[in-house]
Order: sequence, then structure tokens, then C-alpha cells
Amino acid sequence: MSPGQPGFSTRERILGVAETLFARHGFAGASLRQVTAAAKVNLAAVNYHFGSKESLIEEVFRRRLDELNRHRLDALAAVAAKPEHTLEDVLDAFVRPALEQSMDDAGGSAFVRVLARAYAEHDERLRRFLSDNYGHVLREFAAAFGRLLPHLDKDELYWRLDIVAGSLTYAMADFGMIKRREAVGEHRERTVRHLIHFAAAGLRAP
Amino acid sequence: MSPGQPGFSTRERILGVAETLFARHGFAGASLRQVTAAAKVNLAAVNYHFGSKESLIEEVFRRRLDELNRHRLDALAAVAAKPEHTLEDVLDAFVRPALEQSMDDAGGSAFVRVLARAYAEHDERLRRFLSDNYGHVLREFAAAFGRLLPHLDKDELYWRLDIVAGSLTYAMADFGMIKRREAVGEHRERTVRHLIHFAAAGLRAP
DNA sequence: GGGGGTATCAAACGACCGTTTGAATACTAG
DNA sequence: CTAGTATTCAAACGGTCGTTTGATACCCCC
Repeated sequence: MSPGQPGFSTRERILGVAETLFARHGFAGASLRQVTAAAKVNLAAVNYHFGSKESLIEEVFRRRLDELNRHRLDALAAVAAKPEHTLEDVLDAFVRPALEQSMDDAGGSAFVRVLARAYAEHDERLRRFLSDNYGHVLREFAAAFGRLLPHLDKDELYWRLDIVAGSLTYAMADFGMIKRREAVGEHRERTVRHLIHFAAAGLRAP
Repeated sequence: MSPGQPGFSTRERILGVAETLFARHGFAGASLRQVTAAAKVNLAAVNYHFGSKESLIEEVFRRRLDELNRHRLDALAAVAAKPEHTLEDVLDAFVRPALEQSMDDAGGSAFVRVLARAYAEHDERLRRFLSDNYGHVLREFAAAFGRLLPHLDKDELYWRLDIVAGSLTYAMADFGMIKRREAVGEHRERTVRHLIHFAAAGLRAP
């Protein structure tokens, strides 16, 4: 069960439910009344605990991004420590933490879709927030990729990484039209494998 | 100038403005009052000409998708007629029509972002509409790709095409965090080139 | 040149939005 | 137990939402 029920504080229930509803209906499309009703808390609780809907949205991001960033940087450090690491290793360090977070509870899988929503929102405020809390991780990965792909100049490298980030976002958020048949966990593991395989070839292209 | 002004019918002005506002603020985020105000038409005009907001959204899609589908299928037919066409040719037939449509007027470039929005909306109604009006084109391209990539079984092929579609959607919608410096047209041409290069390598991977 | 569909308009509908209030309740420290 | 703080609650605020209405203007054909 998602953390929208007893055993969790009001604050946690709101965050959990908001995450899934934002994923499902967008930030404008999910109302605080829907959120508080599903979380079984009073309507005013959102403004009491978070101040505003905008702040609630940011908190939904902060909570997961902090964790995701940490895991990604840890994984990258572990890879970099190996003397002969490959492109696939670095890609794995980037993709797998997102995968694992999206499986550790029901809310996590929603968050990946929330993140994809954020890309679709061209809202400047939200983009700045994401860039502030996310940019340094992307820069570290870019450096690691750059060392493994010395034949690409900086401009070319960033173009390709942008494409990788795009296909990752899209694939992890399950936007694709093609219907899947397997269980969620198995499907996601296959997604990661295909993504790494595809991205590695694209990055290595002359 | 976008078609939000004199010389265009009320209906066309609404469609043009709705397209850019939906791209900017999402379907829930852009209100009919904003749309009609920017189009300089009466609020009731939307319900008079389209029946409802939902139908307006669908009409925004239908108008551009019909044109895009036609151009893509024409380009694919032209490529298929060449006896020795390459993977890059088919990718170009898929990517370039989207590129050209997004440059022929100001609204077109907004539409690509609207399309990306639609992916983010997990709304079942909208997805069915897209699949009904878009699926046959994707299937034709899948067949063309399949003939050029006989080493991939059907399942593997669809996985990779899904990734290609994802990176295309993302890149064309300009979601990336990396800031671009060139003029819009030049930027878009470079996007297509990078995308085709990257996708071809990913598809050809063993 | 008047009649009839077509289009536009201001105004209003009820519903829902995010937020605020002030009282009621729960909890905790002295 | 009590004083004081932290939380929950029902209710209401003004505003905006999509949609409907009925009157008004337009336009073209008979």
C-alpha cells in the first residue's frame, strides 16, 4: 500500500498522495482537495504543513531528488574507483538508482512520472529549482562520460547526453505507446538493460 | 506572427492560440478565458465552435497530426522507392516532417510541445485518441525499420523504436536542460542531425 | 429589402479552486 | 494537573473555472 494511510504522519501522507496524483493528473490538474481527501487529512493541512501548493510541489521533488542524487553519486564514485570501468558501468550508475527508487515503494514509481511532468512544464520557477538541485549531478556524470569518450568534443558530448537523458526520462516514465505484458519489476529491469545497450551504442558512434 | 490576429477566422484564431497556450501551461493549466482573451474572441466562442474544451484539445491534435502523418508517410514512401535506402533515410523520413512542420509557422513549433504534453498526460481518453490517429503511421515505420534491421527480432525492434520515439519527443520539445545559443531554425536542424546519428547507432547495435 | 440561418456578445450559472480563519482538540513540559 | 504549543477541523473567503443562455449583430439569398 502507498503511504496514504495510518502509521504515517499527516505530512508524510500528504507527500505520498500528492506524488501519485501529480503524476496522474499534473500539477494544475490535481487539486489540494483531491490530495487531502485521498490522504484522509483536512484540507487546511497542506497550507499548515507546507505553506502553499507551490511549496508542496517543491517538497515532493526535494524528498526524492535528495535520495536519488545521493544514490547516483555513490554509484558513480564506486564505478570511478574501478580502474577499468566501461561506458555501460557509468550508464548503469545513472539509470539503476532511478530504477531502484521507483521500485522500493508505490510512491517511488509515481515520482519518475512526476519528474517527467516537470520537464513538460516549461515553468521557469520549476526549471530553476530542478537545475539548482540536480545540475551538479548531471555535471559530474558528464565529466565521467567525457573521460570515456575522448573522441567527442564537449559540445558533441552534451548533445548526446541530452538525448540519453530524454530517452531515459521517456522510458522510465512509461510514456511509450507499446503495451507491456510482464510484471512491473521485470519490465523495469528490461527497460534498463535496453536503455543502457541503446545509449552506449549511440554514445560510441563516431 | 502567430495566427492569433486579423485575417484569420475565429475558429482558426482559437486553434492557433490554444496550441501555444496548451504547450506553455498544459491542458489543465491553460484556461478558456486565457485562450479567448489572447485570441481576441468572445469566451463563448470556444463552446460554440468546438462544443467543449475537451473537443478543442482533440481538434488541436487532429489538425496537425493529419498533416504530420501525411508528410511522414509520403516521405517514407519516397524512401522505400529507392532500391538501396539506408537506416538514416528512414529516420529522416520520420524526423524531418516534424522538424519542417515546427518551422512553417509559430504555432507549429508549439505543437511539438503539445504532443509531448500528451505523452505526459496518462489520461486514457487522450492516449486512445492518439493511438487511433497515430498508430498506423508508427506501424508502417516499424515495418520499414524491421526490413533494414533483420538481426533484431520483433520484440527487440519495438523496444528500440520506443526509445527512439522517446528521445525524439524529448529533443524536439526542447525539454533538455542544456541551453542552446543558436537561432531556432539552426538549432532544430542540428537537433535532427544529432538525433538521426545517435538513433542509427543505437538501432544498429548488435 | 426583409427573413433566416450564422456568428458574436455580455452576463450569469453552479462548481471548484487555493487560501485563511478561529475555534476545538491533542500533545508535551513543568 | 495545568499552561502552552502544535495540530486538526469545519466553514467561509474571493476568485476562476467550463458551460449555458438569450439578446444582438451580421450576412446572404430569395
